[in-house]
Amino acid sequence: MTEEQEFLESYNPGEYAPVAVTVDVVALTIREGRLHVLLVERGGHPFAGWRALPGGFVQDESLDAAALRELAEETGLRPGEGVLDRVHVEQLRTYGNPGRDPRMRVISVAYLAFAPSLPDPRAGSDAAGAFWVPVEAAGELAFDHAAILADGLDRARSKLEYTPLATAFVESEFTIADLRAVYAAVWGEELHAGNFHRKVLSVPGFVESTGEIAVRGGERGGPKPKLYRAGDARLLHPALLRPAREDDVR
Amino acid sequence: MTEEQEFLESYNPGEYAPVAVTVDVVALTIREGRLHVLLVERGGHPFAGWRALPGGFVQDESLDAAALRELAEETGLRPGEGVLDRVHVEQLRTYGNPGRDPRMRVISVAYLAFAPSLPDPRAGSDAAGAFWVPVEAAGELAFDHAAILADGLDRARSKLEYTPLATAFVESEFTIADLRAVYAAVWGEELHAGNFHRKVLSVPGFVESTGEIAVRGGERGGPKPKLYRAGDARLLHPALLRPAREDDVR
DNA sequence: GTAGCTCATACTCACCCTGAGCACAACCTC
DNA sequence: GAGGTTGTGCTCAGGGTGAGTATGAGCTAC
Repeated sequence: MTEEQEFLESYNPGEYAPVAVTVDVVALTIREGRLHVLLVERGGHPFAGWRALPGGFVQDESLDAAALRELAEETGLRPGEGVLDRVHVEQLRTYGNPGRDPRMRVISVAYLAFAPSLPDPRAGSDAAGAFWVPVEAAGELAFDHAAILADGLDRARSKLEYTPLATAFVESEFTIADLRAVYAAVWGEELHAGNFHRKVLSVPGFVESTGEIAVRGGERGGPKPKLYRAGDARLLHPALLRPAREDDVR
Repeated sequence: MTEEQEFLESYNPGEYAPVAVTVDVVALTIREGRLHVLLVERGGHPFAGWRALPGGFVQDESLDAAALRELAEETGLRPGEGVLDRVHVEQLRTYGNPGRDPRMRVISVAYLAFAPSLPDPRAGSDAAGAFWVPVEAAGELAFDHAAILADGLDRARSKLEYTPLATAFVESEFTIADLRAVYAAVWGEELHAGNFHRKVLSVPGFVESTGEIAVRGGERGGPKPKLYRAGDARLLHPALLRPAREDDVR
């Protein structure tokens, strides 16, 4: 008897049922001012033809590495090309209700990824079936993926409040207005430009000036804005709290 | 070929390696004004004789149910006795680095539990090996359990800020001072009694008055305080922010 | 019983942050 | 060039916070 069998049977004699572990990724980006999520169309059963979050089996790698690998595969981006380095990836939550996959017990470790506007997945690649969809238009998803997406959106909305996460959605040099557009897209509400400006500059380590100025103003007018890059803070103190909503509380 | 084998091999042909899924529980309580964590002493290899977080295999049940079951087994408490109903349990994070268990690939879904002061695990039961330890005295733990505990403490500290979680650490009727003692124990710092009092009563839904008064004052004097029970808020607005610490930011 | 310390609760005051509105000049499109 | 748009800065009122003080009820020790 191998040490492994001994291990399993000593804990749970005779009852051991096989389990599969997967990662599913809620990849978010902002395109044309709207929050988008990366979805794939399922080929095989069950839920053939349904949309689903990209994901797959965990191989001999860390969970974080599995999430990054899946993201790279589905977007057609290659690690080391620079684009993926700017993607923020974090673990979201693990979903493992019996029956969430009709075939067998599947434990799915969900990840959340935030990226600056990424290109459309290349049609020729193995990422052919993936596409960006505005989050409001995600519709019904396979398995419990709609719940996972909802949890991911909640997490994203609240992490904007107390972390500099918004900088992960913009290019490496950005304007305060770019940052404000991220908050507006994720929170779904406009922010007061003057107050936002004051707040962002007053939080230590949120952004730092590059000293440069954009080559042109906004598409519909306005002065050439100053450029910033992400600062070194990992938490925002004091936080940038979103206005209280009634249904947040109870 | 079963549907299950087909499923596995279609995704990951020939590479499928067995995986075990466990839950580990960071159970916290407050005893004598200090934050304690529930630990067990391991019998078998590896890490025989080391302390570890209580945990075990996930059976045919939800992950949440597995965590509650493990907690009940290790504390010797029986579900339905009322005590366990007041325990707050939430998922913390999933740990799955290859090599974290030398025997095989083990994915551990960690849970965080908060309870009012619980009795010592009964010596005669199957919970014989479990005991409460002040968190500062946890010392080295088996596997990556020290990191899990640290993550759990971080989560607990920050959840006190924006949720009424502190009420899960006290009896169903409590005084403002009881609540303040929870914050002091978890955050490791004293709070200004007057300001805390004002703040707790001003946050809608945090606590509600029972109209009663405690039968006696504090152990060392002072008036008989009013009694409160938990309100119906699930989030604190505005939050009860802990004083900024330098090392929080970066 | 009483002295002396402890505590729950309340009040005050200065300060900071926020939301809201206004100002202005630079900038775009037409 | 006209007219609308926008980045940036300012002001002002209101609310929340940290720190201090006050008061009287309540405990333990003697």
